[in-house]
Order: sequence, then structure tokens, then C-alpha cells
Amino acid sequence: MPHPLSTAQALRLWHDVGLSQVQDDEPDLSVRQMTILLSIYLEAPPHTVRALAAKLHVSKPVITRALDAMGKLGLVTRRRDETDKRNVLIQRTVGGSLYLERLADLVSAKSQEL
Amino acid sequence: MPHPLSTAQALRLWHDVGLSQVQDDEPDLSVRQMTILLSIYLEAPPHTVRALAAKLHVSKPVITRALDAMGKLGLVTRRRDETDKRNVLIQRTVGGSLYLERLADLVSAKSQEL
DNA sequence: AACGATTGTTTCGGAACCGTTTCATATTTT
DNA sequence: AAAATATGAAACGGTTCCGAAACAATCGTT
Repeated sequence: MPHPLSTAQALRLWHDVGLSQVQDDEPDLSVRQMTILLSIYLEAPPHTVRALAAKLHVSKPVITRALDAMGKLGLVTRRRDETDKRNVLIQRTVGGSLYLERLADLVSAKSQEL
Repeated sequence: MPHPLSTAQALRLWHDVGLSQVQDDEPDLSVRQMTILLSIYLEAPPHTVRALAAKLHVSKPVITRALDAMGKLGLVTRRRDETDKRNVLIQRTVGGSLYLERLADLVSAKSQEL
């Protein structure tokens, strides 16, 4: 367990990571999209639209549209739940794993430069 | 200086902070806006549109519009530079300070829960 | 089989953002 | 003083996002 970050270090870290994301040309994910993506990858499946909407305190269309956008970027996929065909199961992709790996490396590296 | 964050801890921290931001009803700043705001508050003045655009690798209108949006939220103000009236000096506000204080407290608190 | 409940998607009008180009103002150079 | 340069803002068209409501498909219950 690391030492907790001081408030000044927290802001510096947030700034440095954000700057790196803005400077490169890749499209930035919104805070909502990023949080959805991280939920999918950090927490145990299955992931459904409804559960994500409840967790984030947002409406279901917000989740649907975020999945549309991230699907286009190859970060997530959807598949029908065969046991209950109303549900959509949200699945991880190689692209999403790589994306978050790079984010994690970036944050970790910046945290060392504090 | 804290221990550096592991990659797993970095993702967990990003998720937790993003989740807190999404859950409350306040409007989320985009990554660009947040980075601009942090630049203004972390680095020494004077801050100009041109300098910020160069630093972030974005066009000047991007900065202008972000300042418009954050100005409406009371997070920054603009003032003409009296010595060179082409310049606009971007200034901090009480609202912006409070906003970043709360962000810093949030990040710092979440980093302790890792 | 029929009705109501549940799940996810689509639609609608409105707002925000983007990139590029154009503009207005101010300064510097000739 | 005139022309060239620099700065920030505004205009333009296109894309994306939002909240709310309506919708289609599926399930559960009776």
C-alpha cells in the first residue's frame, strides 16, 4: 500500500495525466465513458446496462450511448444473454485491455514523478 | 514522497474518483477543461490563451470556448492585459479554488482507501 | 394465451463541443 | 503613417451528447 497522496500531489497527478491525454491525438473519453469502461474491467462480470446505470446514477440511455461510442472504438462489445434474452452482456475486448493498460502505466509513471 | 502507485491501484483510483464525479449531479468537466483549469491553478501566472493552446497542443478557439464554459461556472475569469491589450489574462476565482480543493480532497481520500 | 413487468434501444428537440476559417483589435515594423 | 504581424473572439457547419419519452422484445404470472 502506497502512502496516501497529499492534496497538492493529487492535483499535480491529475494535471499531468490529463495533459498527456489531451496532447496526444487520440480521442479523449468522457468521465462517464471512462468510468463505465473501468467498471467493466475492474469488476466481476456479468455487466448489464441496467446495473451500470444504477451504479453510476445515470439513465439507461446514457449507458447505451456510451457503449455505442466505445464499441466503435473497439473498447467493448455487447452480446445477448442467451438465458434471458432481454439482457445484454457487456464484454471486454483486447483493445479495451490495451487502452486501460496504457492508462495505468501513465498514471503509475506520473505518480513516481511526484 | 509517496510510494508510486501500482498499475492496478492506478486504475482503481481512476475508477473511484470518476465514479464519485459521475454520481453527484454537478456537471463534469471534460478532460480538456479540467487540464486547463489545473494548469491555471498549478502554474505561475500570467496565463494567456495562446500559451495554454501551445501547451495543450490544441487550437486557440478550444481554449477560448473552454474559458467561456468555465467562466459561466464561475471557475475562472478573464481580464485584459493593460500593458499589451491584445492579451487576455486568465485569473483564478474563489469558486475555482474551491472546486479544485474538493477534487484534491477526493483524490487524496480515495488514494488512502487503496 | 394474455396481461403486466422488465430490459435495452431508439427517437426527439435542445444544448455543447469540435475544427476551420474569418474577423476585430492591438502592436510592431518599415 | 502604412503595412505586416500577433492575439483572442466570433461565425459556420458538422458531430456528439443529453434528458425525457416512446418503443420493441422478452420474461413471468395468472
